Amino acid sequence: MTHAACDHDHHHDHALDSNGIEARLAEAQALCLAAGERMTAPRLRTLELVLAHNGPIKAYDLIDRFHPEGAAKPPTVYRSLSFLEQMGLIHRIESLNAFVACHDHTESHSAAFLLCECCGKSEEVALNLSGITQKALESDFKVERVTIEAKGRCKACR
Amino acid sequence: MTHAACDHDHHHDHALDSNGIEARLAEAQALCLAAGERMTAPRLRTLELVLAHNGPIKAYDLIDRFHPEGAAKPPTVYRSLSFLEQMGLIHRIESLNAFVACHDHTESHSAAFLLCECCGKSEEVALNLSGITQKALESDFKVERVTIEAKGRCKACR
DNA sequence: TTGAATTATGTTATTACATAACGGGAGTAG
DNA sequence: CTACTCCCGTTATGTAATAACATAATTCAA
Ligand SMILES: [Zn+2]
Ligand SMILES: [Zn+2]
Ligand SMILES: [Zn+2]
Ligand SMILES: [Zn+2]
Repeated sequence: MTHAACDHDHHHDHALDSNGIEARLAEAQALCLAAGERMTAPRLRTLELVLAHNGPIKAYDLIDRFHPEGAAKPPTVYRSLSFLEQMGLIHRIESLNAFVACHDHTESHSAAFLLCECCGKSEEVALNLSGITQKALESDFKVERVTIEAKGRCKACR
Repeated sequence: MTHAACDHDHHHDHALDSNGIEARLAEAQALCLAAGERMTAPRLRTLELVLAHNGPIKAYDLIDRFHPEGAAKPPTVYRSLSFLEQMGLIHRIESLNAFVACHDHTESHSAAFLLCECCGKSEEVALNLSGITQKALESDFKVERVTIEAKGRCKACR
């Protein structure tokens, strides 16, 4: 956590331990198998790094951490990120240029995020989109995807 | 309109004419005066370019168009954009890395946008934020700003 | 009216974010 | 085996945004 617009500590953590990560990776592999998609080594590695990070992580941080000895090439990571996003395993946070693991294991969620500007953590919340879909209806606009991102301060950082 | 994921024309236009732009610029100047802020030449020029463009426009397009004879320096435009955004005269569209003039002349609006992926236009809609604020409340999260952007197809591009 | 403080701009350089293009390798269906 | 598709590694480039510092304009109080 290298954020800090504040002085307090940011150890109010909910990071996955390595067992938790392994479990999530196994789930992801199963999901890909079921979908007829290939969970390749770079994709798996990218997902592992996203899961290991406690909050939204930047593409170039993934690039830096990709290999134990040195950085990956950008396309390697960006391609993996695109794939993982299509598979619903991660989300892109538009207002941060960052990526976060999907923590909504239920079906058909419309990802919305509470983004703490103090500690950098994100919370994914399930939201019904009635407001925006109603407006879209009124405008005869066909919605494909909705981005909802709220910035502020989390409970621990209040 | 250089968008086009489609073949139809995109002349379903609502661009401001030069009188309309002049009027909006005058409003903006009055607003700054009232707020004790300075509407300087680069800020006015930046706003003029945003208003003249029918839809979200990229920062570097503004940079290219800034001077009749040649491009501006990036900080000139980015600083102006920051100012205009703070004044509520424009909005940044996070999912496009672009900027659009604020078309909501009423008070206290929570900007949400319908973004056509076909013709590139945007519609600003007023939205009540009950859904996300309710979720934030449940998480004891203090919301500062909310980004809501829906992508899809507008009526004319269906 | 002068001069210090503040605010805004000009300028150079750099950092951060993302994709195009191409050649090659691994899986797969016939 | 062969053709096909998908994915990967690599080089290079394109695009978006800011750091840092010097200069200029404005404000305001002495
Ligand atoms: Zn926090
Ligand atoms: Zn904090
Ligand atoms: Zn359209
Ligand atoms: Zn169209």
